[in-house]
Formats: sequence, structure tokens, C-alpha cells
Amino acid sequence: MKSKMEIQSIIEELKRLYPDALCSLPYPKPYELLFAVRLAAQCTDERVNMVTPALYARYPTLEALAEADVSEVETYIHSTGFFRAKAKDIVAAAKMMVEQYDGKVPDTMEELLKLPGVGRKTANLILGDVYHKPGVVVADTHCIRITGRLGLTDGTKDPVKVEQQLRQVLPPEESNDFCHRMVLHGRAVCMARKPDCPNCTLRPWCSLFTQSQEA
DNA sequence: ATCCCGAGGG
DNA sequence: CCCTCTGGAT
Repeated sequence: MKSKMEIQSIIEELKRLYPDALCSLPYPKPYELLFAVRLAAQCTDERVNMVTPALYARYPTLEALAEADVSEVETYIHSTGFFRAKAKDIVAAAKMMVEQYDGKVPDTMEELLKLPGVGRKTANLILGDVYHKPGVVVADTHCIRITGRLGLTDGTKDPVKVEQQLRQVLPPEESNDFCHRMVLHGRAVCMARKPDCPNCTLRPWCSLFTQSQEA
């Protein structure tokens, strides 16, 4: 278990490293962000950001997406992978938001999860970034990996358990930005295959680094 | 062969 | 818990 002091030190160092905690999916419209996150499943944000300009130019409104031809949407998003499921989900979710949610992105976990293609990760990201709810933990691949290495979780890969365990130790007002910084750190330093521990300033508090030193 | 800010179904 | 869906980069 990490002490309160260690947790705070990790948070402070992350703030120093990544002051802005920016989301790398820059979309002003909530539904554009929602679909960008859907497209980001098993795909880099960089690639998502390559296909969305043409997609959102072809379908400039939520209503346009709701009426879009699924196979045409597939051609726009093909390179992001899982393109059949993603295209079907986007059109169906757009329809649902137009017909049942007054053309808006819902602001509760329960309603977000009813949208096709929206799971806990996407829902949490919307709750945090669009609606600024406190205590939001976005347990994506980077967050799960790095918090496991740091020793902030017990090492489980189950996103729900990671959410619960992180909510125990992170201040509610900090948790969302913390998760964004996990993504930034996961790309720059704490990569999945070859983590750059020698250049990682979180090493004093990291279980992974401590273990590798003892061995 | 492994990973990328997953989701749905069995 | 498991599996499948899919393309692109390393």
C-alpha cells in the first residue's frame, strides 16, 4: 500500500511533468469527442485524429450522422480498425441521441452505457471531460498499466477494479486529470513494451522500478 | 509478435 | 472469466 504522502508526491510530480493534462482528442462538440473515443478502441489517438476531419466534414451534425449510410461511414473510418462495429455503433448512437436524448450527449453513467459502443471507458471520459464530474477514473490501457506498475492498484487488469482501487487513493478533484497524465506518461516514458525507467522521475515511488533494482 | 486512451457477447 | 472484432505501426 502507498502512503498518503507517496500518493501526493506522485500527483505533484505528474503535474510538474504534464502541467496541462490535455486530452489528445481535441473535439469541441461532445458527440464528436464521444465518437472519437469510440474510434480510439485498439487504435492510436493519432490515427483517430487523421480520419475524423473528413468524417465530421462529410457529416457536420449529429442529425447527419444519425441518417448516415453505415457502409459509407465505414470507408471514412476504415484505417482505425474494427470498422464495421464502430460504424454501426456511431450511426446507432447518433440516432439514439437524436431520438431519445434531445440531440445531446447524456450526462450520467447509466444513460451513456445505453448508447451502442459506449462502455465504461468512453462514459467516464465524457463524464470527466465534458461534464466535469468529480471522482471520475478513466481506466484505459495506459492508466491500468502504469498504476499497476506504480503499485497504486493490486495489478488487476479489470477496469472496474482499477476504477474502484484508484478512487480509494486519489482525491476526487484530481482523479480525472491524473488519468490524462497517465496517458501522456504512457506514451512518453512508461511504454508498454520498453518502459524508460532510467528517465522516469516517478521511480522513487514506483513498485516496478523498486522490484527491478532488488532483483 | 505485440501494442494502440475498448466494447460486446458467451 | 474468456473470446472476437480489425488495421497500422514497431
